Amino acid sequence: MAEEKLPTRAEDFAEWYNQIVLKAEMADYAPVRGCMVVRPYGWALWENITAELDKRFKETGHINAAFPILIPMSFFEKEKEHVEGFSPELAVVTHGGGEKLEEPLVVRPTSETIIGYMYSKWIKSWRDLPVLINQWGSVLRWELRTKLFLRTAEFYWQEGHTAHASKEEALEEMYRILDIYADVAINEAAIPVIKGRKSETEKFAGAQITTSIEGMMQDKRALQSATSHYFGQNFSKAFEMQYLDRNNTLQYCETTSWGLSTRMIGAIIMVHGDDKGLILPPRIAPIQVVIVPIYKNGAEKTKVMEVADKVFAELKAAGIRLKLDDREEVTPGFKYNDWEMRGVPLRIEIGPKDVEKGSVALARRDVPGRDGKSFVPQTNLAAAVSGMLTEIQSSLLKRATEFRDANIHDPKDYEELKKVVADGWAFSWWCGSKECEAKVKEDTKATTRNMPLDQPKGEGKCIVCGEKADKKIYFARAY
RNA sequence: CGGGGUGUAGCGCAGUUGGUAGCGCGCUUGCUUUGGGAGCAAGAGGUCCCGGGUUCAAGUCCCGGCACCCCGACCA
Repeated sequence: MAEEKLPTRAEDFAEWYNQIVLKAEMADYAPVRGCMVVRPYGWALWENITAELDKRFKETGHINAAFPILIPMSFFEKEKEHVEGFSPELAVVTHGGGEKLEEPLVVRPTSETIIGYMYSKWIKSWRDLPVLINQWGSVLRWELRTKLFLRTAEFYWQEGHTAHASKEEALEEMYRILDIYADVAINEAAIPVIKGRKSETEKFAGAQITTSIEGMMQDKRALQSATSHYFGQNFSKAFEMQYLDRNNTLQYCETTSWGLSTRMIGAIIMVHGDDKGLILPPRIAPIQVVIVPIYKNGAEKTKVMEVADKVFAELKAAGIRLKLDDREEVTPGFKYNDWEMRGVPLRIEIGPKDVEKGSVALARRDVPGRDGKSFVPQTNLAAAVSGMLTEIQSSLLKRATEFRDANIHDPKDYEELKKVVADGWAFSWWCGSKECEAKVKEDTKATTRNMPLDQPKGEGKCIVCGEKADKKIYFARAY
């Protein structure tokens, strides 16, 4: 049950976030530091996200499989950058069945290595390609500083791993998946993300190209919400993923990998939530509508519940995910606050006056107070409710998009860049050098987020060093 | 790993000069309530982080350990 008030976002954004996660019963802290329990309500949201992704993966020819959680330590040493990137955060199993193991086993932090090993056994001919496999599961990274959903030691995700005959095909795959991520983020989660390419310093350990979708949270920090990588032949050479082409010549595969995690839930909370709690986008909300009956005595209760049951049946038949909150032990006012904390997009209130007038009261979660309330007839309610859910979905996306656009700046010089990234993003020309990137990070704590795929035409001067630059990139403080 | 802080009921906390443990919320039961977080009454609930020491007596004082939180360095 939700408790009393949250701190406001303005007072303490980090604490606001923590309390929403706990009070909305999305997740809880596990006894092991850095690990979380995803509670049923949080998991229901995750299931709705995964359903949308899985559908799109399958539509584009992918298939699911499962690879083991334990990986021989030696696999990690086969790809130099990969081991350098991941070794500080590996959890290692050294004992099994009471005996010390010959070779330590790594709890997977990501599965490129074990999947590479398996692919090398399965791929022999150009006819075996492409291999388009996705896995749903969890991984473990020994994080020093954790936060529910945003960075936990263990987290849930999907990781797709594909092998192709040509570079073109692999790159196409990387972008196809990035499009799917952006589609789900924008059209399902109502988060206006930016698709782009990561800098050399920010890319995945072992990748040749990393692309990401980046979203702006309400504290104006950036959140990398999913990544899609092109590996070239880095992993195929390390794991000998080779095939004979049409000319009977041995070739290395071109591979990709891509992932979206439970971090997306953190993004949804931080993009849409308000000072009363969560606001969930209707398309993925576990509960889209809650019905709160109101009555004073037995006689009123009978009449009100009759209407409430009828409304429930009608909306259910229309395919709306809903709940009738018939708890006797709490007042309607408590229920309003409770469901607002949980982010249910639309509330229907039914009381004696509604029974009399043949109406119900609708309260939009995204428009607090009186402005969000309207009274509609009980007839054709399913159509009215569906229409309003659609409207809430688009209004959330619109609001988030306007907020993002209002907080992306185009500073005219380095001094101004330093100012804007303190409370927003900068979108600036960048020469591509690590030194300029590092300088910004040192001066401002802002890192490069990505170079959007839709680049403005022409060229400019690097915001840091003034040298010629042909790409614009986002600078922002990030999670 | 460095700097700071905190460990007392499910949660948040109080506990004076050392004297045998308390408040709020939550929970249970009953009655009255219910259009924006209801009221009254009666209950249940404790390894005071762990170990040692001082003392007639330790939540309180001393020593050692552990855990967690915040700030830094590192990160999806």
